[in-house]
Amino acid sequence: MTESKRLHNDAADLKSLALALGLSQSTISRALRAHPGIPEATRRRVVAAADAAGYRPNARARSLATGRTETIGLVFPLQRLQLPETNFVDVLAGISTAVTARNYNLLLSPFEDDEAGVLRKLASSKSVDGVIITRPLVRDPRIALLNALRLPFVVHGRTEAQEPFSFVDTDNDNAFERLTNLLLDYGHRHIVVINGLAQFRYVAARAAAFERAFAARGLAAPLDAIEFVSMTEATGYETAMRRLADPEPPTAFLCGSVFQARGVYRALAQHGLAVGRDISVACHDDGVRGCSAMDLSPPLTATATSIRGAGEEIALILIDLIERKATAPVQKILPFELVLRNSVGLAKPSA
Amino acid sequence: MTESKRLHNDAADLKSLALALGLSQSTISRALRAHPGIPEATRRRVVAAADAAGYRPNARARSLATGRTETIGLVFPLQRLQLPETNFVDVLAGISTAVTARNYNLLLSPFEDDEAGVLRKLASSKSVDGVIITRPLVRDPRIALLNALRLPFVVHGRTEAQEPFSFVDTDNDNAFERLTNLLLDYGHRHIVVINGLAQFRYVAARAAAFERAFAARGLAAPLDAIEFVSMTEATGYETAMRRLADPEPPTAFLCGSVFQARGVYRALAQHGLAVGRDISVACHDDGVRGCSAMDLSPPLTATATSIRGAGEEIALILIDLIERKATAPVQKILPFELVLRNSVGLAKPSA
DNA sequence: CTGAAAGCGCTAACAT
DNA sequence: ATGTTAGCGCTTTCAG
Repeated sequence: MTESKRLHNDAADLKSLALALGLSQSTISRALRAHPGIPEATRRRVVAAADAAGYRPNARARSLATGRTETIGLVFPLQRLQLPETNFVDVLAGISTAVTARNYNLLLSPFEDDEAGVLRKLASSKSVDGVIITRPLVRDPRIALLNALRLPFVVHGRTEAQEPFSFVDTDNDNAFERLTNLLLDYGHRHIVVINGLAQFRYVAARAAAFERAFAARGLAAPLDAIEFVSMTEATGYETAMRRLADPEPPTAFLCGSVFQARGVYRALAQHGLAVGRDISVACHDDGVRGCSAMDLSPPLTATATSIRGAGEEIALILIDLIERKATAPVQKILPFELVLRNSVGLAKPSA
Repeated sequence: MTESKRLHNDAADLKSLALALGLSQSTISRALRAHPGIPEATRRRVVAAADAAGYRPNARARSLATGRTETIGLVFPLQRLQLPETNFVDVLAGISTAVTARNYNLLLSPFEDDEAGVLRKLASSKSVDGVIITRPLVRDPRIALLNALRLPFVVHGRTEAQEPFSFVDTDNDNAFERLTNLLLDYGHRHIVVINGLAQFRYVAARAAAFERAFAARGLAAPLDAIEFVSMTEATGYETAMRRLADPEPPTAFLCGSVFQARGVYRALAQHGLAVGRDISVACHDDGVRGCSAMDLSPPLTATATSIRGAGEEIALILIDLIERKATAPVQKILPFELVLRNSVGLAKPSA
């Protein structure tokens, strides 16, 4: 009977529990949330009855009363789920882990073009306690919007904003400086950087880091060193093929992602060039599932970070912000590790 | 002022609108939802005021009143987001597309081990109007549970259940029969099937289809023809290596997924066997992003379906069920297309 | 320690 | 055509 009642989902609400136990709704409510001032005995009695009835608070009613939903939103372009080469799923995996651990819900909010509209809607319909946004532009209008909406948020990545905001980002700047220095140490001067699309902040940061490394040695980075292209195997391949046809081809490639590096490897193979001996390749590796720098042959020297870990951090910080465990904006830059493998060798003397 | 009010999210609720317009809350509410009986003139006036104020109904309050959330849940093992080789993301992409089109929300509900608990919670906390579950077992207890909970649901995949339920599935049975027939037509008799794990219905169905194809010609499928292993490149490789070491190795491999087929290709390359000439390979291709039968070399003969399309269908059906546009359970089996490429050739006469 | 009552913001009968 | 009223199921003062 109890079982069938639970399964049939029949109004296991506070009112019926109160009736059955001869207590008031508020006592039940307090007992269930272990409020101070409820004697252990009644608390136990109430919890037992609630369990037996399969009671769970109605999330909507509770959140109407409390003003919180215990749900965070992830706002992203629908397209990011459709591309074969994306690190989005890894971020999502991290977020899911954190959300599960903290007992929050995750609302997926894909958009086709009107992201601001989605954000406004999430804020005013009060469906979430906070949101995660990704891939910030160099100057990103979403920051101001979200601050104005007073909706807690965390950005995956940094941006140049006047106002304060929380973010988690990989240490792209230093990673690229480190990679550039490595190549410089090996005697490379004619390096081609296969970077991402210029509108993103991290891409600009990487470009700057590259030039900084040269400047620090009193060198000037070669003109046209940096290619601003998308992060796919295909573009990596095409770009490498194009630059290998230069009158004076580079002695090293520095890639923004393992996807691009794969394409570069393919181009080099096609030119009969041995990676590490004839030409060097290094890249940044976000730890995307199934696309590791380690698995290329030869294994690829890379700065390694965990994009999934980043996703986890992002969600944890957002939840802290929501619960006011964090009060000021949290800005976290995740470390990387330089992993030396066999894809980098001494620069051959140029012809 | 209006703008700042909107941005600051200040109580743009029905009450304040009613006050400002000198109308009652219910009139505003009706006008906004274009109820019959509201004159066009007032409707326009109300809508204009609401727009100006940036009003959106509070989703929680609305759903508490209506009993619906316009949200569907996707319940899945957290792990499925972590594996490199998974078709889950493609299903998710399809679901996201449908949900966006129908103006629903998508609640992601990963679980670590207690799926039934998550389902119970979603049902009794009333956070979603319905759920999608995936990867049914041969006999799956979730069906009975969800029916008892009276929570609308759609399964991705079929199962043997007494009671009615809605599902969307690929036509695995006929796809595998077709593939088997193709190999038989080419004279293959000693075929090894690299199937999935036996607990899943579709795996059992594929095994049955394979044997049916043999039986239809008065042949008996070879003993030990079917390998029940996981769907990864690594297992494809290992299984192929093992079977190639048989005293009498197979003349063809039939794989359950492109992932496995990739592994098989690698094993064959290692044995110096030319696919299509020395040995044949065919597989089923779900249209997973970045893992297409078309992109292997030689391109792989396969039965092709769109797993993303399946995701889309699933969500659309669930929403129809919720909105009672569909009343009886909907059971949809998606077609496949046999795509002939160059990985299948005539069987070599056995030694 | 416990209960009564108000209220979260909306919808939907039920008036008028 | 519009307003009044009563919930939806919970939390939270405020009394006792």
